[in-house]
Amino acid sequence: MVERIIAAGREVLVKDGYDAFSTNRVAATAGVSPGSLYQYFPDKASILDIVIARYWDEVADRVARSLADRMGDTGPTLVRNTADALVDALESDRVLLAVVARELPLQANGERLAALERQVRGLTTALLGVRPVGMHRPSPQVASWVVLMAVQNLAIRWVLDQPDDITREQLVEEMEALVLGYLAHA
Amino acid sequence: MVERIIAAGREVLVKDGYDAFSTNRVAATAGVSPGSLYQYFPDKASILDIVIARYWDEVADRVARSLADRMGDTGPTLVRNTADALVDALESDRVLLAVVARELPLQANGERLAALERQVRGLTTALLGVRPVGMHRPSPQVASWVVLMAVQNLAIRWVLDQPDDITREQLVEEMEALVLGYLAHA
Amino acid sequence: MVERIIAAGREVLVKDGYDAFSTNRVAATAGVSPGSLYQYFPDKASILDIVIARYWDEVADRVARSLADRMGDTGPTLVRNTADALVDALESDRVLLAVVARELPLQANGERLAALERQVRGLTTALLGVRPVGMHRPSPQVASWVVLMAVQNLAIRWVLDQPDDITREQLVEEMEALVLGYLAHA
Amino acid sequence: MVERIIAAGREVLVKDGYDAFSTNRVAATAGVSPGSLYQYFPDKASILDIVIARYWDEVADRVARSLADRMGDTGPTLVRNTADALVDALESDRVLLAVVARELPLQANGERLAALERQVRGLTTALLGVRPVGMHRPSPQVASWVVLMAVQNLAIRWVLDQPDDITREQLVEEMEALVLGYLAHA
DNA sequence: TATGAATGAGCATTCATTCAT
DNA sequence: CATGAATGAATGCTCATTCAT
Repeated sequence: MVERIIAAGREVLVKDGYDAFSTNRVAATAGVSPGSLYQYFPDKASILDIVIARYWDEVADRVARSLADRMGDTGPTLVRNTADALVDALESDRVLLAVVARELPLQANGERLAALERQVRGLTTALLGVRPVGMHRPSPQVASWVVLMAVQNLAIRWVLDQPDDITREQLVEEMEALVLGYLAHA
Repeated sequence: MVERIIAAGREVLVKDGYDAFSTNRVAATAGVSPGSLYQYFPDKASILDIVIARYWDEVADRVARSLADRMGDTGPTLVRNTADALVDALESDRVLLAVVARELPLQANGERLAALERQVRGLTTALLGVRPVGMHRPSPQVASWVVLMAVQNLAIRWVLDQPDDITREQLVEEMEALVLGYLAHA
Repeated sequence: MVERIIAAGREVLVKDGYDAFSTNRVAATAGVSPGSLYQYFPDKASILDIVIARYWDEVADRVARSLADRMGDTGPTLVRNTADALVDALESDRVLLAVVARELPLQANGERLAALERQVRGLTTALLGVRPVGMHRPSPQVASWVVLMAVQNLAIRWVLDQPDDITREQLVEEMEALVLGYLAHA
Repeated sequence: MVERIIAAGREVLVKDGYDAFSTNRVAATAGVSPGSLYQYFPDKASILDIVIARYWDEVADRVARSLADRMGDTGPTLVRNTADALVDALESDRVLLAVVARELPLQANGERLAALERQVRGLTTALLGVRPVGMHRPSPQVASWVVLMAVQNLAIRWVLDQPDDITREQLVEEMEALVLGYLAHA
């Protein structure tokens, strides 16, 4: 039932956008009465929260799975593969990403996106902590945040805006250059 | 009167957040009757539009003014100063930025933010078009977009989140490294 | 509940007139919240529509019932009895008739009154189609319309205006003369 | 100025219908400020009153002029010519008639239409008072009212509804039969 | 548990009217 | 006189939430 509601919420978001995300609509789509929603969720926001959390979890999973296939990469290859995996993951549900990133207030992405960011940052910090060859940034803590913020926006905005003058290959190429150039900068 | 309404709109946004941004509240804050709003604005959205447009224009102005004071800078200095100016500008009304960036859907920032981005990108493309020393990125078009997206998110997120482990100096330092390292990357 | 709302709508119309027929007033009179109106009616106009439709249906019913009691009448007697029944029916809720006929635009009576007219005209056309004794009008189609329009206005206006110089008996007498004289006219 | 406002009111009614008949719209159409309306009229209703009064006066004038051309007619010819003149008059501004009769509450036609009716009735009563040949109705008072109500509705509804199965010639023919048959009825 | 009818505070918007200039 | 900016009460309608069944 919880699953049905979440699936319905996602469906409404994808098919009709955030403005149509009303409790009545979600309930109807789930084939459930509006009252039943409140047996499983305290309020409308919490349904949205879960839908979004699931979405970001999926994105994280896809990235993780993509990378798992190529474990052992290091340096330039790792960077490029990660960038590639991220773009892949975001492109896999472009419609939902558009709703999540454009129609929803950032705050609705809430704690779960923050958690995801923290997790990625932790990982990156660890990776950079071993001071890979060519790294000149003094603080892994700081560098991981910088890399995360930069790559995140590049990937999201590219998928959202689909700029004419930047191909997917170029994007990944530039992301690699951005990260490697930055880390190598004295 | 138009000014009074816009100022009231901004005030409501800052003091009470986007959810409280109702026509009645804006009118009351402006010390004006609800009907008067509609002599100057076709609807509620258009009031919000102007408030947001004004905000981004202000940000653009501040950056421009900061840079005007240091005209003639080139290379590393220009990058650092621009980053500095941007962070300054965003910090000058942190509360409004928080509302605009966190409570409002990205799409509400609409055309005006897009215009600002286009303008900045145009400028950057031109700057990079002269191929400054140490630049190895092949396409100024692409490079300007990458730099814009990266720096934008870094600046906004830093101001929004105020991360404990990154000082303002570090932020600017890293922004410089990010841009210069990227452009210099082979 | 639908009934409660319709009854309340009628009550508001009768007690306070059409200008007071607001959704909030109807809801309050029904002892119901404004939102409940919209579970049963798509909008305010549709509530009014039903109230009016009910009214004309009631009028039609009363006329039909009155006539049923005297079935088998023909010629002069039928005419007089029908006229009598119509006036009776209209007088039975003079206040509502006044609102419906005076405060509402004719168009608000809409399709339902038109339907009622069509029905009565069809019946009359059939009756005249058998060419009762003394009928000289060539076309039953046309004659039925003429009779309908004439009698309708006579009845409604007499009930509305209650003219001093015309008693109820006279009215019916004259309606009979009008119809019979007309049909008999060479 | 008064004339300008009245003309504008009529224009709004004809071009945009009663729903668009707002003080702002009338003022704009008159090329006048909304405030100026209130120098010449106590409120919106009084502007409408005058527009409607003018309309019915015009109708009365047209009928009167038509009849003046054929003065001296008596009996059947007078009846037919009057009916003809009335239909003519109503057809001359069918659009305004439609607004006045369909979109406006009957009560908005107010005192002026009542006055017109009284006048016509007075005239008819006088005419019938001389007991023309073939008249068997006992009371001219009553007969004039009956004739007026019947003919009025026939003419208005025919112009409004333009029924397919009744030509203009038929209409006038039937009006004549209705009046003469009625008056002659024992 | 599940229902869904009922809620009611709240919203954006309109427009006849006023009054200081 | 004429203006037109300002008014503000009132409107139709929505939707997250509740609760008796």
